[in-house]
Amino acid sequence: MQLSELSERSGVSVASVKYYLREGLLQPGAAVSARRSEYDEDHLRRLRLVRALLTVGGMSVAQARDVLAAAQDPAFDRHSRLGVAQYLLPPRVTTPPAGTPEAAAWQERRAEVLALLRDELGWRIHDGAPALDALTEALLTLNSLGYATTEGTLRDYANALHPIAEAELDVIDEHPAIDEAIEAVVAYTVLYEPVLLSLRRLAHEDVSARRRR
Amino acid sequence: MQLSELSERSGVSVASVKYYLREGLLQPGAAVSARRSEYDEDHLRRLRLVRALLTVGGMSVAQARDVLAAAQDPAFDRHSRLGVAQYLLPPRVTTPPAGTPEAAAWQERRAEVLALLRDELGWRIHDGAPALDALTEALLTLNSLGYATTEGTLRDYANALHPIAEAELDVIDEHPAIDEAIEAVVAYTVLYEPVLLSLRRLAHEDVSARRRR
DNA sequence: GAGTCATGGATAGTGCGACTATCCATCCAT
DNA sequence: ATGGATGGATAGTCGCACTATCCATGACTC
Repeated sequence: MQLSELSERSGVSVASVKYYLREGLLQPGAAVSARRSEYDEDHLRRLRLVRALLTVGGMSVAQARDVLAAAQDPAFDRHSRLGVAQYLLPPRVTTPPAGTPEAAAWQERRAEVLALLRDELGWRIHDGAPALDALTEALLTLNSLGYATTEGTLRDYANALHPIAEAELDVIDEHPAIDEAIEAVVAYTVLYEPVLLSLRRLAHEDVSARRRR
Repeated sequence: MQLSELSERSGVSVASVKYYLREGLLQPGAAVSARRSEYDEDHLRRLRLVRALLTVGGMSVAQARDVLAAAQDPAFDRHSRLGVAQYLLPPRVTTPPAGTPEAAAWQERRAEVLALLRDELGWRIHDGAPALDALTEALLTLNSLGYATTEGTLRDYANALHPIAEAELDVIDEHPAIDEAIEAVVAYTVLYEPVLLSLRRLAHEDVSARRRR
């Protein structure tokens, strides 16, 4: 198929497809001549994934490029790829510069959280996990606004989420085509986030409705 | 305190504070004279909340304004405010225009999800809940990429999330100052999202590490 | 084999959101 | 009385995600 057909079938304008090609979000088509290339179903799939990451996943073009590149890197095995996706995925957080007084509080809080997850819950997580930074950031922000975040709450969250994560990896592990379609990992990681958040809000609504009587 | 001090204590530039004032994210200070106003601790709190919504919460200035305005509206009681926050909060989703073939599939899927939550799980949720739209959108996107989303998965997610929602409302209900600091609801709803997502990613890492052996 | 037309590639332009900078006519504190 | 900050208005900047225009070429149509 040619560019115009790729554009039509995906619902993305020709100009935008060109833009994604330029930015490296899409593999170039097979050059059939200097001024003509052939695209296949894989390009279409990839294009759809890109759109999903940008819209549903809320990622920037640059983030999407990095993640897709890393997820495709054959140097990573199946499980590392999940890690890679996670390590590159937003939210990226700006840690305070070393030396400042905030940095100390930051490190302290981070260590507390890590200790809770590792020692108390027995989670095997890497020290440099960016999700840990994001978590620290969120907790400190909450605190700075005057809302306490107790250890108990955090533990409850963690315990509630763990079986979900387990189930998700089950699905990924069972996925037959996952070695060819590596993007599946990215898709699952990013695109299930809105599912989770939506359900949480709906649960809020339910609980609120019940209590109201 | 004056503008410069408000700026200093919040770490937000004077120009930005002026911008937020213009955009209605911040209440104007008490005009002590034509060219001088007085700001208090409430302004500082609010400014910090605004920054948190924009950075940690990833909201746009317009969204933050709408949410804060609604959350402050005295026409809403305690529980409605949670609803208000939820109904205004991102992600906002673009439903397909009526009449198109996608719209039919969209409605069908939405009805399925609603039935699952309402009839099977007994959740009391409103038909027009925007989170339901976001959920439908996410599921359809996943499907269009070739990833099946089974009813069972959804049910598992829902069941895992419900106790979390319950616990969150507990905290909010116990909050003594919540009637004065209505923003607490917004803060909890928005700022706990990154906590949830970060923990999910960390749980992924743990599960992945265990399975790797 | 001429004409038409989409293509790949390059480059420039657009629209928007979130600031940021400049001005100016006052005040207020010193 | 006066220099520096202030509120208010207006204009400018910057980054991002496109979008539009051009161009030389090559492929398909007749």
